[in-house]
Amino acid sequence: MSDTPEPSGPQASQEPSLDEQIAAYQREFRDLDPQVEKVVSALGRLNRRMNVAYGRQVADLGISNAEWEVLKTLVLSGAPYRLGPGELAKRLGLTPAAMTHRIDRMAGEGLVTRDRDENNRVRVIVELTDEGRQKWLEAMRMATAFEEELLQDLSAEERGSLGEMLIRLLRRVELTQPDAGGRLTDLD
Amino acid sequence: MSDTPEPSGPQASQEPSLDEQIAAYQREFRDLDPQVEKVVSALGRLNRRMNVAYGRQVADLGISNAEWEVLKTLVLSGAPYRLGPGELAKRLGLTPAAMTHRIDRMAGEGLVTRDRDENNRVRVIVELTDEGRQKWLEAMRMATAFEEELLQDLSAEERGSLGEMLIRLLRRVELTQPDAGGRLTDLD
DNA sequence: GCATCGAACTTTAGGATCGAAGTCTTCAGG
DNA sequence: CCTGAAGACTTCGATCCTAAAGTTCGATGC
Repeated sequence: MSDTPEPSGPQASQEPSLDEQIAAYQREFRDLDPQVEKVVSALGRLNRRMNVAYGRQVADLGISNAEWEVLKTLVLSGAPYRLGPGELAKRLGLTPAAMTHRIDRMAGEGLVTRDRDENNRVRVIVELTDEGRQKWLEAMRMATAFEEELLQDLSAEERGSLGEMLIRLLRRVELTQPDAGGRLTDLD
Repeated sequence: MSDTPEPSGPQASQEPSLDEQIAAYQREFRDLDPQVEKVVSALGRLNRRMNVAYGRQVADLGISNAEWEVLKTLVLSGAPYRLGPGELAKRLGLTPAAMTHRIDRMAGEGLVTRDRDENNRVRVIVELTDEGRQKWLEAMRMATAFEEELLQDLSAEERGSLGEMLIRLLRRVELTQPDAGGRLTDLD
């Protein structure tokens, strides 16, 4: 008795640091470029953390991250803030079925309205309500404050070059991944 | 008939370009720093695209992105590639309940085994099988090839400075967002 | 006009996740 | 020993998403 006191068991503890993680990968996979891996892993982690942060903030407004996405998309479409479910689904990377339900909820909460198009009754028009627009505005204020805080350690020059490099990566990924109607699912 | 031929309806078409998107936000929200927004939006989009790309690649191996996450976590833990469901859940940002089901599936597919700990029968040990390790290796090969391709337009110097800046952002977000046991849900 | 085709949404069935409520095991006392 | 408390999963019920099968309306051809 008392000869398995502890730490050989499956209990480690926390997410490893980025450097630890990269070192571990290198042990398991010889030809790994640590510089590349550093960029990629940092990107993934940063995004996860940011999404958690956004989610917390909009939750204080009583909306979910998913609902905020819809509000953003409608506002981006410009006044009068109207889009069809199909178009919304395409931009958000959801199936039309999921869009139907999400709009149901949001209409129930008064964030959007859902009406048949007068001129083409097979179409539906989703329109932002004033309340929805207000929520978007509040969320936007919180988001920009957070983003400003996030970037506080970077000079204007650094911000510029960071943005420029990210856009170059984005262009490259769009080139090599033609996005065949792509689902935007899952996270890293 | 034929007086509502078309394009005033809610049908626009595709995701706007980054610059269009930022311009639209500025119209709707005056005090927006375009430079900050550019960095943040590019980050979000880049990540979405990358996750779609990863998902496609591992799908060719017959596994889901979710399963690949588990494989990665087990490999990262080092030989003998064992972790408990609770620890896995914590590292992956899932609830223990979701972990139970995910392990079920993966055990059924032969990617992992699930056994009771001999020394402490309340614990469960999830261990990577050879097949699971093989899958991880193949996924890793595809992933690194993709990542190398993604970064091909950046010089070694640029890669370094990009990684360094991202890590600075990561540190900042970890400071301001203490990650209270955080769910890592949702995407942007 | 009327039947067919296609477009745009909705409904249905199944999978995955979360939060909360068990269940089983171990450990500390009495 | 037996009881109570805590830990580690698992089960349960509700939610949200996907894929596939409807529905409904509009456009075309005859």
